[in-house]
Amino acid sequence: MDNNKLSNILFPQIEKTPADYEEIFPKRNLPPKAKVTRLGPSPTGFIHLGNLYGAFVDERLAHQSDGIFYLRIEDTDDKRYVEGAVETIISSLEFFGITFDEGATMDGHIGDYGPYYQSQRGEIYQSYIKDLLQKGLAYPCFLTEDEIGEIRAAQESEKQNPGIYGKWAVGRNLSLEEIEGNIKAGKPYVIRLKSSGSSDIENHSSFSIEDGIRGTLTMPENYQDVVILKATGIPTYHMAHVVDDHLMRTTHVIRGEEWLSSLPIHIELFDKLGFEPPIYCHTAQLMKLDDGNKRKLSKRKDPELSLDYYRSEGYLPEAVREYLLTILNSNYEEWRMANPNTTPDDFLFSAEKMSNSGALFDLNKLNDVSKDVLVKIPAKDLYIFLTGWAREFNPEILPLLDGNSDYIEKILDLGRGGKKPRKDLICGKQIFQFINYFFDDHFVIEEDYPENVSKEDATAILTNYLASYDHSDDQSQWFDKIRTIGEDLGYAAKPKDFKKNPDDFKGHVGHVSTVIRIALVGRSQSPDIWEIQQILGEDRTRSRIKSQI
RNA sequence: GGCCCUAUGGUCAAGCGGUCAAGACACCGCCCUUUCACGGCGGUAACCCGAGUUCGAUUCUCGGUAGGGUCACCA
Repeated sequence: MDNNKLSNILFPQIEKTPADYEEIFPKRNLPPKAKVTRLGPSPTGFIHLGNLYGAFVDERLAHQSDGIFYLRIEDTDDKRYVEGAVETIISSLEFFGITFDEGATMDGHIGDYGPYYQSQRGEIYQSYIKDLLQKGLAYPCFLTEDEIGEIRAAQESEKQNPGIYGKWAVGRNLSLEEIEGNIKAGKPYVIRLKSSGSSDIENHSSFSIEDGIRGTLTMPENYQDVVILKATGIPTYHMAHVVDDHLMRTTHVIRGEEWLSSLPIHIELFDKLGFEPPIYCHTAQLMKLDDGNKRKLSKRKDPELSLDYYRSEGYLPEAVREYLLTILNSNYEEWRMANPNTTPDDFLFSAEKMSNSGALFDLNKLNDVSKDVLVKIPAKDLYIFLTGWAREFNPEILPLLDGNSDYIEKILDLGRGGKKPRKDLICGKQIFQFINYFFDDHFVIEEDYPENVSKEDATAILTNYLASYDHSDDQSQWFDKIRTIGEDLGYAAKPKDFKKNPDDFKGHVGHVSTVIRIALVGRSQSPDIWEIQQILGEDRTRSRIKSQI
């Protein structure tokens, strides 16, 4: 077989050689330890928590080492490209503080290693494939879908592994004349890698590779003649990945563990092409508990997988980032406790510290982390965030916020002043529910009075409270009155007294306050009542008590 | 089914041959307190199973088991 002739028949138009591309895309001029990472989403328009999770790793690894983080759009699929998908990807990630140094942008791309859309790199791939053909490391294959189906059926009945390899790889034996004939006849074909791995399943060899997260991995070598160029002339992911990450000089490839099983293919491709493989970091899949079983987060069933979920719930991007960091690196929380006031960027992130078993997504933990994050954010900034969030996701409450900054900021700051600030606030949706009693239209009584307070007592408490109410009382004068009201009705003035002699009292001052609290805010838990009344104003305070009587 | 990855409390997760097996979230209790919180202190709760190596295994090896992934002209 004259490989040269074959390659020219198949790719007459390709003139540039791999050597040319080596010159066009020289090694990057970066500090010795700089890492070059990339995010390679396919433009389906759906970007999820897993993407963000991976993107964080990419971003941290690159920027921590003065390296480069770039965006490459992997659109080799003939599936429909969703309009606006690239914009969605970029803006979603930007919202969470992830920015690219290079690659695809809203309106094209920037950087010297492009183009960054795989669909625009056809000639480059074909040049490498032509080279492989010349070296006898690849071949055209004219097998039809049906023929492949037959092969598979035969393999199944023989209990052989499926695929095109060994004696099944009939395309390997075609003569130049047969190939030319097929092409003249207009038969579609793909290009397959001529794998040198042993197809003898009993004793084919393995190789070891160091994974950046998992350590030493032992895998069987590839023996499949995988497709590297589809009939459409577009390369498969495998080929595109290897050529691009080499040419774009990627040093670290961060991807999900679902890629682990195609690693042998990639390693063989790197080898055949004469490239140095990058360091692979295979991340664990994000999981969810479902009916007692762990399972992969799914697009359909789990709204929390979508990045939009966090945006529409009104989580602050900082909070999500903080949460992701805690599940990404086990030592982050510890570091955070020691460094509460610095930026998370100061944390030294390491791939080795990543867990290699699937982390379960924990909304509880997110909320807890979020509380800690929000407590540090000034009311002014929270207000700005909240209005922005409402404008986009909850326009019906926007009128309550807009132009009302003084009022809202006072509310948000309730109990946050002292040394031990309250941690009430989690996300936009929750914040609004938490403070909605400040708006008459949203104020409802949600809870009943404590069990040990009779209906008559409740009415008496509120009646006396209203009668003695003086809006200008300071906090201690105000509370003394509540104590007196309670004592008159048989409630202990101090919870301790009640605990010591529970039989001597109907309850304690806490129960009395709860009645007032429910009348004022509709529930048993809220910030300090006195402060709430000061914000609510005298008229509303009185009328709410009155209407409860 | 073949191959690969994984396996410590309800969840996340330290550990890397000898520990009373960290810590965080959740839960429970107590304390603080002028109510609700915050905070502080404490508690319940774990090494998947079986062999082997070893004086000694959560840790190493091998088998099971379970969960996950993957077996495309999708990425």
